[in-house]
Amino acid sequence: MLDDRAAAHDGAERLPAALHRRPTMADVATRAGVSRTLVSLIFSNKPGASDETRDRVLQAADDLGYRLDRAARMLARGRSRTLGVLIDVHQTFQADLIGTVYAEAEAAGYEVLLSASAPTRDEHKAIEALLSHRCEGLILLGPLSEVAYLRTLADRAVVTVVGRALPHTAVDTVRTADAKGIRQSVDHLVELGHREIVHVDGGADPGSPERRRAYLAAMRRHDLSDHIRVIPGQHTEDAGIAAANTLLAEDRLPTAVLAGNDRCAIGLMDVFTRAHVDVPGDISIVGYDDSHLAQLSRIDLTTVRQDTEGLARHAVQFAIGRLENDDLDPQDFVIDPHLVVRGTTGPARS
Amino acid sequence: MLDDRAAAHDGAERLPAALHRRPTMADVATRAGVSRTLVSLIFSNKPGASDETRDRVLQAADDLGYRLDRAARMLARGRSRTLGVLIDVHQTFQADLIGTVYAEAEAAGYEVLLSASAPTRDEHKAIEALLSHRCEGLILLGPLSEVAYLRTLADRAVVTVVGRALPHTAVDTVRTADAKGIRQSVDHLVELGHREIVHVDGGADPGSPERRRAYLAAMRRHDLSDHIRVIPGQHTEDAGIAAANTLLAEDRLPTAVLAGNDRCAIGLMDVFTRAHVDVPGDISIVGYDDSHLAQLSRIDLTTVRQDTEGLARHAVQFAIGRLENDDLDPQDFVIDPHLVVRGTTGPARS
DNA sequence: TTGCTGAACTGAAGCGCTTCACTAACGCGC
DNA sequence: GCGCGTTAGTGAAGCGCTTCAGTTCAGCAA
Repeated sequence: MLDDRAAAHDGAERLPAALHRRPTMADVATRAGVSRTLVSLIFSNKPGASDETRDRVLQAADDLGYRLDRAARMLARGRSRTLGVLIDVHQTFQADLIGTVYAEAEAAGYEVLLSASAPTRDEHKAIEALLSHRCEGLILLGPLSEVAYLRTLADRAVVTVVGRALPHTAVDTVRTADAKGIRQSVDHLVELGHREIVHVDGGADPGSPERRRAYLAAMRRHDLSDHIRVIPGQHTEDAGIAAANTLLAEDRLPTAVLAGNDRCAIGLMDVFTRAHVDVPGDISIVGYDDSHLAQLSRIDLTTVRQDTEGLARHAVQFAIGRLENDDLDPQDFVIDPHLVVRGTTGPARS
Repeated sequence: MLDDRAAAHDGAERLPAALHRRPTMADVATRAGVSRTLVSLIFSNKPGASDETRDRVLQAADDLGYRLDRAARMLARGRSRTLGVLIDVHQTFQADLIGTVYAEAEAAGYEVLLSASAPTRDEHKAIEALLSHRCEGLILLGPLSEVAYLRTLADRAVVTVVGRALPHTAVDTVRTADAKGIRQSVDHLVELGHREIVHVDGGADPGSPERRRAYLAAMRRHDLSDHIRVIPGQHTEDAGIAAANTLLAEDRLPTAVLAGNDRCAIGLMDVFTRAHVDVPGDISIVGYDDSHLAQLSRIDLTTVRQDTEGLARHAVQFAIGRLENDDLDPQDFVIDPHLVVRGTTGPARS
């Protein structure tokens, strides 16, 4: 009978790949000469099988190319132990988080499902897909949806939002103390003698309102209310370019610009460099995120580093924590950022 | 005697979100006064229910906040109608593809599952996860795995690889005619009078070997064998920076550089610009990918545009095609790229 | 001997869905 | 009246797994 199986395997499994009945636990059990139950135990790493049997079963599974069927497991368990992650694949900052999310979830025995929002696929749809896959926890990276909608999600899953504050909701939030990051930046610039510090903001992008408020507060704290100036922008290179062009068209440049994020800062720098405005000689620039580009030796951007690993780790831990312990209260966890001084800031020109 | 917590609870779905039994088809059926079977039919958009009943059932589902359980459906159907996509979230080029993948798959009635590879999570693992979720089709974006492994995958699912040629395997491949793109670039530079054209290659990154070969061939075709020079690199900004520094350290610059991709080109440009080497006055630069950054008005990079939409669309269509029609032969589909001439190329300096 | 324990293992129910085989009711041609 | 086709609907089996509630048996104390 081994022969039968082997022959069927060999002959039939060539081309029409997908439609072949894949081996099930029952097949493994038969081959190993044990019950399905025992195979199940073994694949769940539970006690109750002798080492010898365990090896035999694993060997049989391997021979057959057996793979556990998550759908069936999920159904049978009633629990999916799955975290769904909403991500905007074009935001490199979010991409930085997901490596840690995977690692952390796996360590806790949870699966991770990714769902991307994109121009052709709105956030709503991406989130519904996760729910449909029975994700018990939702980790939403920089979600743009209305608060009301996010609130309703909390009825269907444990929700953790990264990078956005959501007061008065049943969701956990994990974010950077943007206010502190901005304050550090302003302090740094002021120490270097800057007074005319312009902020190019990020419009409605995640984190932007907080950063804008922090800029206003920090300027006031330094008695620089008269020099406050916010240029409306976005978290994109284009916004930085537009802002730089606006500034260049004027009589006199400010001595420093606080960009909404690194991408915006890079747009600014590009325009200035090409216009032979020296950075930081003529103008200092500070970014936000410490993205990969900022670290490049020739860009060498002074920027605010968010603790991506910490954000991701805590997001996962909060989600799992609330799944395993129902009566935890939702938290708003704030991680301090850290100003990374590089080459784009220097003494104010006199 | 009700405290706050109990009060919150009695709104039924407040705090202990995840553990609530979610409504099933049976609940919907009961509420609508029909059989489970009929509800199932309705949710699959199959005929057999009167419009009136259909409305009533949908209303009941809505009232209960019912959501279909994909795991159960998958199990029952035996087919998942799901495509698994392997993506490296840090490659923006891949991110560009996934919007189209979602749209195209959805139009054909397929689900999409994303699995990311990351420094902490190797490709292998990412692919196994997809298989475990019973993906029938695997769309691998720029996979780095060994051919032998990819070959074995073809036994377990319909495999489509994007951006890499895999001759003699049962997998579909969809890729850009890199040779053509490079040839166009070289032709363009030669027309502008360039002869000393250096290529900074992409090492083992996807597409790189083809591009390197194409560069060699194109140079020979123009009788420029003597000027052939390949600087080993990668598809990163750092590689461009390193290459630029190498060149600057020499007596005499070439008149043009063909970068392995846009990121590399941007690294090159950054160094040159800061060294007051004028682009394109002193040196012309060509990239590859037409990434977002290339299009920025101030970067304005001459580059080769890959048809991301076409790549993604065909990848999905091949996968689905082979799923629905078992005896289709695997294809190697090659899409022509398109040189986008922008501001970083000009006449060779004399 | 009996009774008990723990380790190793099994049988069967059931997770939420789809689908096959079937029924009831109705209209229609003759 | 009959047969027949259609539409609207139902019941039950079963997808691959987990898990509850056992069963079997070796070892051991009394």
